[in-house]
Amino acid sequence: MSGNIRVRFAPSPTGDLHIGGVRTALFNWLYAKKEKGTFVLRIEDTDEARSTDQSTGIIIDALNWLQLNWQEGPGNELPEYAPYYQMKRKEIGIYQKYIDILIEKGFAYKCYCTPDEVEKMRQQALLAKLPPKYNGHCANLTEEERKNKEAEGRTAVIRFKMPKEGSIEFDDIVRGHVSFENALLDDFVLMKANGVPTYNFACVVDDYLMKMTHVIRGDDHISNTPRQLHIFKALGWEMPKFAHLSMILGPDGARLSKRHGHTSVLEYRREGYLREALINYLALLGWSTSDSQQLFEHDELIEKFSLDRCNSSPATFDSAKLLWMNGEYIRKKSADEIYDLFMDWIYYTKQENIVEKWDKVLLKKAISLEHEKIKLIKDIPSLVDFFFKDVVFDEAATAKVFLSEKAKDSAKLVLNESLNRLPAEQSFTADSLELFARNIAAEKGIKTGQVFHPIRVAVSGRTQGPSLFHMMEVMGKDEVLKRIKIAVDKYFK
RNA sequence: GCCAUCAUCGUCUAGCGGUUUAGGACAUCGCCCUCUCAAGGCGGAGAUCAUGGGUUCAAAUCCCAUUGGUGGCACCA
Repeated sequence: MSGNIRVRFAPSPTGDLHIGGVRTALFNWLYAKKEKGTFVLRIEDTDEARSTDQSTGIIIDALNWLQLNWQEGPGNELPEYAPYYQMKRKEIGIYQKYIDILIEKGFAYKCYCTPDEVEKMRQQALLAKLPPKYNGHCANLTEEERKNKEAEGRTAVIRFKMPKEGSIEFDDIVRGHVSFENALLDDFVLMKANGVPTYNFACVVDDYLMKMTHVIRGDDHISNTPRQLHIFKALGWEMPKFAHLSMILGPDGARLSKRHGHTSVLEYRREGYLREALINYLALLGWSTSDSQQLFEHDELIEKFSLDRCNSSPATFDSAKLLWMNGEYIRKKSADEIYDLFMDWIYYTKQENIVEKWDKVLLKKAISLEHEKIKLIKDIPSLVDFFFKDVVFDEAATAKVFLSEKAKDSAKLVLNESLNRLPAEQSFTADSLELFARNIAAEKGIKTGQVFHPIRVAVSGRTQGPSLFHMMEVMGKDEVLKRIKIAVDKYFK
């Protein structure tokens, strides 16, 4: 059963998909899911200079990766509403039609002022401590004046004729009642001289034609809303409900941007974040449940989400919390799933060379041993590589565990004992290895730690790593013996 | 400059007039567990609820002002 709710994510393809954009897409998606409505993807590519097909591709890939699937949009165009690219819509005259209506009804007019002239008006207004706006110079041109302008070779933009008095108001789902004075608004441009609609116009026309019931977007659009409302009104169209989401800020309190580090979803993917973690984290940026629940199952998030629990105050992006959450999601997965995720990541980041020579069965086991320590998928190679490479002895580790006065005698003893008495191949299991090590400790009257640590450093080159005996079991007796021998030769000859 | 908007621990937040000595989560610190690192468990510290005025028997919660932050003010979206 499909509900009546229709929402959309309408990015402009002028770069990577920003983390703030993902949050907007997510909230739209969640709302659509929750209300069993329709989530639409519309590409707002009316900025001809900056829009690229490549960017559209990136956005689509990113949404796909996040599984923020759209019921309508590129790849799934419903004839009733298609096309879903604004430039394609422009080609078939959709916007021109409503421009004509607006002009005819006196809600819009041709303006022949050049950008330079308009800029001067703005400067003057600013000087007078007024909002910098167009002064309506061409609003009441006579037919003859218009002809003259055109004879001069001037091209026209279409401007909306803003009422001089009164105010326009609306009820925002997250912000409540919002009101703007018309006098402060200017006769903004609906259609550029090249015939391409501006954002404010195209957005309204499409939201209407695509029967959007709710417009959920970033709070940076709130001051565009009164302009859009005026267009709805002039055309006699029913208005959608608005929900303006608070901004996402960087650590310095300014709106999150490139200078704060990673802002593109793709970068998070490359870093090895899980889509579930990113989504869970973003959901909590500006939304919460009454009990401040942190972790949500997929369906649970949809079920509990609601627009009226969205927070109107801006939220600072906290990468430490995201990292924690990613660890949580990694631990929730099975080791096999992590292995698959890792291989996907290797492929995605084109780093096949890293694992080329690694035995995949061993890799799976190694990942399993390090599972709970993984915070990012990209951490995996450095966590497990010692299983596959010749031991690289960490200097601090050998200094402390092999060479220090306190440790060197017992270390030498333990390693030599190991060389001679390690359990046989067929019983080379974690349990018997632990028994073996504890026996040595008891026998020689040394602490278990003095047995465990040298073996660990000999076998892995480091002081930290997975559970020692499981690690040895996974390596196998031959490999363990080989490694201990190398350590003995190097440090105890 | 104008307009809008926001304001609870460092961060995300709960709170909707009395149940609040303001709760949870991340981060941080300590202890426990332990073969290391993690993970986990327990506990600590951390918020005069931006400030100042009201309203009320009672305010973090309602109102006003101030301050500060952010956003917008394009033939960008």
